[in-house]
Amino acid sequence: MERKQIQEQRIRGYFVQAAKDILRSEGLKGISVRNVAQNAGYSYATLYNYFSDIRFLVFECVRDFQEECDTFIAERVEGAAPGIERLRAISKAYLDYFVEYPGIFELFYLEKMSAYGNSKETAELIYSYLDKLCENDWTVYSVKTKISDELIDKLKDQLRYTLIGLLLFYLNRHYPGTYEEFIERSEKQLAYIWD
Amino acid sequence: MERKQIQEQRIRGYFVQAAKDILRSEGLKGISVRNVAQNAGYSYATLYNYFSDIRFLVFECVRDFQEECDTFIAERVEGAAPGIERLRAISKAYLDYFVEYPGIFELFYLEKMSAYGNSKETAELIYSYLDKLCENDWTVYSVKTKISDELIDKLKDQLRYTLIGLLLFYLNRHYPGTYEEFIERSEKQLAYIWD
DNA sequence: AAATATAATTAACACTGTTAATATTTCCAA
DNA sequence: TTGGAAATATTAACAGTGTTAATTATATTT
Repeated sequence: MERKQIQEQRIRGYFVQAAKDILRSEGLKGISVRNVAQNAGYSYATLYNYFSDIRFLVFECVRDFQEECDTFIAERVEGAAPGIERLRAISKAYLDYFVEYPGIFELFYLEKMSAYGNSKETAELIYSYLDKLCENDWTVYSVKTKISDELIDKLKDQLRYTLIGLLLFYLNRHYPGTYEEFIERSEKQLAYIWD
Repeated sequence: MERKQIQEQRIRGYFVQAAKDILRSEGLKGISVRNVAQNAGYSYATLYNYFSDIRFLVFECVRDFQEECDTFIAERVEGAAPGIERLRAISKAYLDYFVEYPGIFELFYLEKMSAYGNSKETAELIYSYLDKLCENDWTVYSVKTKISDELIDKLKDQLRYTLIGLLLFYLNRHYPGTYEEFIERSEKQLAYIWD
């Protein structure tokens, strides 16, 4: 790799890091070209030397945030038995992650994507993320219960929509109004899916 | 009612109508103070004589759009037998409405609410809207199947999250990529819920 | 008709994303 | 090492945004 490319990657990295920090702490409303560039240590127009537009930059953060979420979840499901027990724990941790970082939830699911770049690839990454998190445990569950692959696919989708629906109403519509009720509702709904 | 109030309501109505027209045709990206006011026939700053902010105005449109959606759905489910058959038809029509008006979907579920006004009330209106649409048919279904009220509540939530999840991914993440696949997926998921 | 109150509009401002023009830095050949 | 070309970073500029204050126009009251 040439020095030029090292430098380019380095500077892109400053911008990505700045964007991620803002997204984590303030969500998308904190994102502006000037704010990100200021935090990256460059003039705002420099951003366009490296990214097609501001939206492209924020969606570049998705992969990193998925890795962070992996870590977050791994710490919380440690010790859970593979299969149903671990699926429950992953689901709970997934909810916790987005409740803690609502700005990232917004990025993953709500914000319009850039007209540039690999939107299709990013969309698929986002769509299938939960499946990847739970991949092994679905397999264990499937083998144990002897449920058909077709039905497992449906359960996967039901889990996805349920978790995202719960988060969407809680984070975006403050419904239910309290965290306690949110947790209670999520537990009931998840119990319905498995049981 | 005094003449002054009649006039106030009339002018508010112009703004609401303008906002609704823009939302229907262009979605939230077409909404700006200047664009709405232009279409209402007033200067942009006049809007603040009647509404706390632009966001308050667009959320004032929710009730009207729910009534429009009622009409849209009623036309499409005519003739369906009360109960499961009608629940299926309502679900399908609900998806169709938002596919036709993605801007309204965004307003209902994605856009941040105003700091002013009855956000809580609007949130509840949005949350419970699907339940209202299906109220009679859930009752018929419950009586026919003898399913407990508790389980019916869970089914209601499952239906809500599934429909919104399907729409969210399709409209916001273009996943699946084709309308045909979207329909196929929705039919499979809905079949899973009822069957 | 004049004074007062109210409503509508214009001016202004701080902010936004993006692009063009300019300045600075880096690279390369002599 | 130096000078010129190329690349990169920055500043200037622009059109647009939401909101508020100042001004103007209209309606109401005396």
